[in-house]
Amino acid sequence: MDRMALKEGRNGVQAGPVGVQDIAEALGISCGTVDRALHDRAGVSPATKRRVLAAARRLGYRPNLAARYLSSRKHIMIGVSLPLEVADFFDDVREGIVEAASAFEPLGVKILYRPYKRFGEHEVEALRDILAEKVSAIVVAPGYHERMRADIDKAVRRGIPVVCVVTDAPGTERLTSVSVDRFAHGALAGELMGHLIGGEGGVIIFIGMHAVVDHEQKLRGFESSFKQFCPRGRILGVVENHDAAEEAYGKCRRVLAQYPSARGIYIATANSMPVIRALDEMGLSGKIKVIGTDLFPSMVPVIEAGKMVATIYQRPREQGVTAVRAIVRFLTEGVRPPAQILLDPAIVMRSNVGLFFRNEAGALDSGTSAPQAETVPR
Amino acid sequence: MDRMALKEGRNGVQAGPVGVQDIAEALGISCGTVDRALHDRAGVSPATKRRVLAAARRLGYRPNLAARYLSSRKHIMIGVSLPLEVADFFDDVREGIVEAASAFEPLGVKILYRPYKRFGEHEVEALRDILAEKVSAIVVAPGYHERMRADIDKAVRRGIPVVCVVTDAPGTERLTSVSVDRFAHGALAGELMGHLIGGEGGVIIFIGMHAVVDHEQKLRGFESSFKQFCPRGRILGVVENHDAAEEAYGKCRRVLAQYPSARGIYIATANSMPVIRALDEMGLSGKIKVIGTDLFPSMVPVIEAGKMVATIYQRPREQGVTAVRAIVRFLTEGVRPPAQILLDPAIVMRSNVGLFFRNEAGALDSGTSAPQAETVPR
DNA sequence: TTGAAAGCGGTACCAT
DNA sequence: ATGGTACCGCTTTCAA
Repeated sequence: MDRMALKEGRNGVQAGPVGVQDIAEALGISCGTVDRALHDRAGVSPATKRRVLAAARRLGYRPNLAARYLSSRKHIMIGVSLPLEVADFFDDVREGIVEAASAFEPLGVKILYRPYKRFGEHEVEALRDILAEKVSAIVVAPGYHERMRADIDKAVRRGIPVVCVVTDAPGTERLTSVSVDRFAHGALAGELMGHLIGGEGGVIIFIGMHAVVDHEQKLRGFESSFKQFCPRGRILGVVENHDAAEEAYGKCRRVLAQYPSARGIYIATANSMPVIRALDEMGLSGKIKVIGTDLFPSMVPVIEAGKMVATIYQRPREQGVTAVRAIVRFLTEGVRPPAQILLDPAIVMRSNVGLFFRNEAGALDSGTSAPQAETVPR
Repeated sequence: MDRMALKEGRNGVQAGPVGVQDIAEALGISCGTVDRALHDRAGVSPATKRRVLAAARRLGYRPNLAARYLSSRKHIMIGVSLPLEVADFFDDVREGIVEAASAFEPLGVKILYRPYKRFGEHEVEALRDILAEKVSAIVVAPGYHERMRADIDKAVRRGIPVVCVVTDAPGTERLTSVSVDRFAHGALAGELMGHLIGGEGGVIIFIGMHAVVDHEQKLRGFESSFKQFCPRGRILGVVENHDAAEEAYGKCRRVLAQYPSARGIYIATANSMPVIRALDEMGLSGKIKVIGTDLFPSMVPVIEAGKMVATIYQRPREQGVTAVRAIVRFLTEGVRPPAQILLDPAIVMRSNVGLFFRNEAGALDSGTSAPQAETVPR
């Protein structure tokens, strides 16, 4: 029994997976030609190419990715450019990236890591460094995205897909962006806050700056749900702390002196410790309900002590994982991800903060060889 | 320049990835022998085997997974046995399993699905069905685990790893179990409840039954944190509804009549709608704070209407995904997962319920398109 | 423009 | 117990 006979069922519908050989035999041509036609390589007549593509579709051709990798020996190198600050956050993003990449090791996925100092410092240079290497795709957290726009688009035009994580570069040709739904982030905070202060009272909001679209989105989310869940509540003030510790501390003291009746604080930026310190010193810890953003080691005792009721976690690790998966899927299977991928923010409180911290350690994918945590990240 | 010369750096340390060929050449034997030694196959002298293993370790042998798959043509068939009820929940588990498996398609991972009616009905038979087929691993949600213990252990002794999802089969040889941390589940509910009722008041808890260890764990979690966050609060009663709708409804009405002062209800089982109905009819919706478990379509409007303040979601989809990943990693790389994998429960409220429902639909992995052979961008 | 054939790294089988 | 080799499906090179 020959191969085609094996492949074909009663009425010509193939049973097993269909490969280039099958297409070649069906058309009476060689597999080399089929390969060229399938991949837009030079040296195929338009007519042949059409026939091959039609046959591929008709027979349901599915490339064997293992064979492809084994044969071509082309590694999928993913260039990664993230800021070194805030380290606690971006280290987790990177961990997620590395973890996801290691799962695709059999497909030859590798990571080229080119970090930069912080948002706005050397981020364009880092991206250019990556472009100078031979990478198949890029993951980048663009701080000042207007400055990076040109280079992002240049990469894409060269056929190198770019995925933004944490922040986006709107208006560019990036393949997609992965981030947390920031409206939901703010809305969750507003909803929780409404419950916490029990329907009435004033709250103060700390953001980085109005100009940052992320913070503005969180703000809108907070306002919209706080209004619903706390009909007699009021937003007393929105304080910009520009992510500077001393500024946050000073402004916090000042604004609390100004509004002694405040019952809640929502910190929409990662910069929450100075606010906690100010509250501590003013003897307001635990009295004013604080909702923060993200999760750093220094925040754990604060949450455990009840000085911060909850924090909305942006799941950096999952952002990294998701970005890599989207890239690999696009590169190997041609599946375009949605234009924007929004993860759901997680609510962390005293009862589950331990889970998240254990999770950060490495979990499932460290497996047996490395020190193993008992839990696994989302 | 020969192969070894290429592989070896200045001082004999190999540069590229080391394969069986390299080990064979280093030892002056054939790759067939190396293969046998590495995989505990018959027909290798103990001495040779030791030499091979030592060389493999010394040279840093890393099997090429793509080549292995391509060569052996062994598909990894994962048998899956889940109850059909409660469908909304287990369908999501299955979706996660299928999704994760499809990501490993290039490694030949396939799913054999053998559902059973419900916990306790035909679950042993379904497992035996799977064992009768040639599967490489099994995912099972054991309802009455004592009855399944023997078959689970039999599978494991045959070299077929078994992973439990949602529920566990303690005391068996299963590779690992994937579930949500139920103590954290209850503790989160207790913490939230404490905040919701503002430090004092009585609450009622609905569970399936005390005998189910899951519910007991949630109960303990709730008690421990509720005490802390609501020092003057009291647990008025713990009601077993045996996951029967009418029983839950009737008992709810009765217990509320008994405790008209109740300010909160924690439903630790998936069976929450009857309680909501009872509250509605008694005109207590929105007055009594309700925290539920898991997320079903019928609950969405209830949450949006504020009749249920929050629900603790056990993320069925992620449980499925995690189980498959653990299996594939174990099978292909020999990495043993931790003995127990605990996911963190998610808090779902009005502000993020929409996100979870969108996510359930497919999000990232639905992508833009159907299988498209000719667009594959390399 | 197309065909034929040699690998890629392991596995499995046959011969020794 | 060991060596030799064909083959998995795809890519790539060389010839035609």
